[in-house]
Amino acid sequence: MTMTEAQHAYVDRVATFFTMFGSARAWAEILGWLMICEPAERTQAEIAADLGLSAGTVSTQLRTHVQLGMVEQVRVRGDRTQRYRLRSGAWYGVMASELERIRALGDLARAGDDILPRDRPERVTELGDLADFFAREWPPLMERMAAELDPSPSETRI
Amino acid sequence: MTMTEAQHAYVDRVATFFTMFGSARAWAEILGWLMICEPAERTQAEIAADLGLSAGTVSTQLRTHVQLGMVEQVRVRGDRTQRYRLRSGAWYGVMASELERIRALGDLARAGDDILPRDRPERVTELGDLADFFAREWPPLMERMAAELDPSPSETRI
DNA sequence: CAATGCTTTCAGGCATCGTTGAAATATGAC
DNA sequence: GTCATATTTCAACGATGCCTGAAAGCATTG
Repeated sequence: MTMTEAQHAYVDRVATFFTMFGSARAWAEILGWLMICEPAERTQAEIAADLGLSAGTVSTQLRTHVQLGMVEQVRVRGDRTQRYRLRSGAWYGVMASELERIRALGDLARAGDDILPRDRPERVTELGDLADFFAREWPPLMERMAAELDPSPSETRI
Repeated sequence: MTMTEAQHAYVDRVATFFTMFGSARAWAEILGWLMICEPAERTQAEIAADLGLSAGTVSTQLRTHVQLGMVEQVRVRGDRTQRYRLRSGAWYGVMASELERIRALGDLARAGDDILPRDRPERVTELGDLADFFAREWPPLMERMAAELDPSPSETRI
């Protein structure tokens, strides 16, 4: 499958967006392409050819996508080559994993308990209270989100 | 004011944390130090001396803190020198500004409407639905947060 | 088991960004 | 107005990280 002009433009838009937040260009292009390519499953070699990236770059950046849980390896029936695709619920997973970062922020705030400044201690405690608040609110929020977005997050078949 | 061992350890912990997410070391150290220094208001020269950073670095990184809304310039009564301090509600502001990023994600998803893949279009639409969900949930969440964390986010005086 | 194609690894080149030190500018004190 | 001090700007150095191209490693096919 060869890329249309509109598809190229979209990949570029996604790539530009995530690059602004510090992602590697190739990482972001692969993400954008895996969002819209057809079929959804692709080999590394195809991705490299489609986007004009070297095989090494695709290998490296695709691995980080897999580690982050955005992309999964699949085997297409009849074909034994390794293929990759955007995970169903990929975006959902990103939001769900926010809870870990919230907790880490709470730990960071509590680590300052020993040296709380007398002058405006809320500089530290505010962060802790904030983390506690989100740690409480996040799980029910995620449940509402799951209920609303996809009543049955079923496994996609090929 | 000279830094104690414990204070130094805390600044380092904060700096290590934010550096992991790609922040510049000096940026993160300044943030950590402004969280716990006493008094809370400090000049650039003091920060540079306290942390062992060059004046230029402090100037640059402090500006980004100000632009991000984490730090504000203040004038202490009696003293005419420029001082900086962590803004009251700084952490709150970070969370509140998330709404903009959520909206940007929604725009990104909608930009893909023209080229929705027939095969598994949810790769794109899921992101849009997610953004819509958060765009709806975020404002009331922020209100609850404001109510719970600080009933009166009054301006801090010197 | 040979051949082919795909993937991984890695050294080197390139670009970007953070930091410094010094010079220029601005600000406040006298 | 002049001096002293604080801040900003900027060129240059250094470090970090991305990307490539090539070589090595796997795996599937005939």
